[in-house]
Amino acid sequence: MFDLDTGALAGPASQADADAHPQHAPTPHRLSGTVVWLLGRASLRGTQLTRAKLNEHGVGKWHYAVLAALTEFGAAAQAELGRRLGIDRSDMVAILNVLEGQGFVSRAPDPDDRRRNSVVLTEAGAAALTRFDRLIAEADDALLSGLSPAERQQLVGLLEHLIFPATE
Amino acid sequence: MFDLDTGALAGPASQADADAHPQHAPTPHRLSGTVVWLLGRASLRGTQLTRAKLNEHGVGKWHYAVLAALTEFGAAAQAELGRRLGIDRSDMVAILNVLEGQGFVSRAPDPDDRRRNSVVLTEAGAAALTRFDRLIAEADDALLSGLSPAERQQLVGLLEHLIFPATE
DNA sequence: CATATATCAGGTGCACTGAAATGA
DNA sequence: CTCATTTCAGTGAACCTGATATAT
Repeated sequence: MFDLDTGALAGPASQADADAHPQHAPTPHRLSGTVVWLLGRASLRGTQLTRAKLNEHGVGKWHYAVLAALTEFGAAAQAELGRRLGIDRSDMVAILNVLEGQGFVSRAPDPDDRRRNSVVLTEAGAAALTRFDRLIAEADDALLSGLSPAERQQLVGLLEHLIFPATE
Repeated sequence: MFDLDTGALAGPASQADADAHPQHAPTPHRLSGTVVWLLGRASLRGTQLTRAKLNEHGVGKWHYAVLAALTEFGAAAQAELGRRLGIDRSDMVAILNVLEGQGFVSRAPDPDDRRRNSVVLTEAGAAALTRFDRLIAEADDALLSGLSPAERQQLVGLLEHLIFPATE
């Protein structure tokens, strides 16, 4: 039947000789062989690195994403921002509250459609984005430290292909 | 919703037909150019696919991971399982409560070290794992549907290299 | 004494849902 | 009335920390 290993590591109660950490047990092949698990591990590492950097500046990854979208595509309504970045309408409210509180964006009702809030990047927001860009690049670099430049490029291409299937 | 997908596949219909800037910009380059963001998107898609399948059977990804570890490496204490899988000791309790409630594992104090719970896979657990294996494979396949077999292999290799820097 | 294990009690970020109020 | 936008209230899985009781 299923073996009751009584310890799996060593035999009878001899753990006191912790002199050499036997490198952590390997990962089950059922996990390490699937892309979903590998992506989850890699993504977790990435978010940890990114969060560690951004948290010191009082923002998270979504705040960075919003600033980036506003810089690259100009002012937009909240719903439009959410659609573009994949942020839920409900979370967008809280994200913009923080950004507005820090003076990085301003919300003003759109005169053409007063349901909408036109979210505009401020000068302070643009300056902050410039600072954050470096942090993100550092996190990305730390995450990819084990890969050669060619491998990094390969990885980016594969992930883009995976996320945007139809785009050439 | 379409939070996870391209974000602009069908669009909200006639809303944006009168836009002054026809150039549609799916994702800010600051995001799509970084690996951390790409990994986050891909991982989210993967977890959604996986969760959708596993939820119908009343389990999550961690429950699957525990069953996989028990099958491949035999019975183990909770702390050992957590170390191997990257699950926090605190979450492991809740995960095993579910698995034990479903009869997939059993917890019994280790006679050699009575601090430990020896977690053992039951026959029902082994049978469940066999079912879950197919679901995970399906989710993985759906996630990778846009990649060729060669590209999939490439991606797996790169991710393994990224997660386990010192490949032994 | 110190260490390890299992458990409980939280906190946080994030994905997500439902419903309300407002306006097109 | 129908639909879109913003906001609020709340759920749930994951990640994480601290503290406690028990055993080594």
